[in-house]
Amino acid sequence: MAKPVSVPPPPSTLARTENDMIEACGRFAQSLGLARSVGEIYGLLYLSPEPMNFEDIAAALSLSKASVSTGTRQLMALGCIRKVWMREERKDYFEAEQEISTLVRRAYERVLKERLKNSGEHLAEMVASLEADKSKYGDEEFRVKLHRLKQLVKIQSRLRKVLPLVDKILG
Amino acid sequence: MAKPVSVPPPPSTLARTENDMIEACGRFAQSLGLARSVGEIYGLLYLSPEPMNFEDIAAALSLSKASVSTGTRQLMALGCIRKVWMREERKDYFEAEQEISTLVRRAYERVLKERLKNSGEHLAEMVASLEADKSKYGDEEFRVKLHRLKQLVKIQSRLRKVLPLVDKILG
DNA sequence: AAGTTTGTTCAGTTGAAACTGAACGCATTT
DNA sequence: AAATGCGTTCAGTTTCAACTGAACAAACTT
Repeated sequence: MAKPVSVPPPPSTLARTENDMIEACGRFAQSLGLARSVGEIYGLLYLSPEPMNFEDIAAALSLSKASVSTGTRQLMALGCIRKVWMREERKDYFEAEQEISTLVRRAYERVLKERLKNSGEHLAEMVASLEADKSKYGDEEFRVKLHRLKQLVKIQSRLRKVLPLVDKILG
Repeated sequence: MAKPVSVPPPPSTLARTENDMIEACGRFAQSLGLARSVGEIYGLLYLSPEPMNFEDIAAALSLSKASVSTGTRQLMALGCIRKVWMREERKDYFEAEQEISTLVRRAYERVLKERLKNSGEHLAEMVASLEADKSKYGDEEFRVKLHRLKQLVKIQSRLRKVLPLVDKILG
């Protein structure tokens, strides 16, 4: 009768604490535009007193080697984890960067500053193209659009002022 | 010979300025965890000097009525747009809330505060369950995990302090 | 009251990103 | 140099949310 089971959670030999941490980090990663599994790997490593290798990670999160490979690579590129060489061992071991405040600041910079920069550039382009196409718009229409774009520029510069402040407090 | 064309961008009778705005808002919406189309609708309305109805919106963005319906509903719930009643007209017209600074603040509150609250709750849970399962861990292991969770709690409270500050500056 | 016009809801489709298995490459060991 | 152990890469599958078409409901017109 045994129906083919579809393993709802991982085989989960993990304690509640670890599970919560992994889940929370997974969601956080998603909110940063990363894959959930990337966050999960970090969460697992963050609470692990010992460095972990591919097999351990894959087993704990029921991921494939491939996913662990790409996940760890991303995390290394972001400076969130690092490789640890264990004597007499050929496997790669990883441990989490523990200075979380650094990581959080980096994450926020990556996301917010990038976004500010992009939107700044786009705004400039929009104003430019609006003025270039001025003749295609009615007089009133042009005035309205320009005014609205200018509003956005204002907010932009206000946001710019906030950023370094946050930086300071978190640093 | 006419190959079935797959309409790359919308039929786009839109000017460059509008297109840029729509695109930028679409991406911004995604970064807030909303559907891209929701942001696009807002962007379109923000630059429109006149309120627009379903048909106009759907045509301009090449969306279905259904998407426009759900999109406008979400935007209304967020207070980003409002219905406008046009005399002698049965259709619903929409216009963008123009006080953008209010909206940006609201958006940031919705996302960040929610996230802070959740992570705060989870952290508390984690600490609790860790202490409940203390006996299952080795002595050193317990100590390490507890210490690391405490680090997170610290950062949390620092972030909490930043929020009202940002509020002030944007307000 | 039959027929429009307009907006909502819902089941199904689609598309993109994440994940996987399998093949591969590079070391190290025998 | 064959064999084994590890990590990476890639083509194919899975998954999940957004979008759509079509049926529906409500309000208005004839």
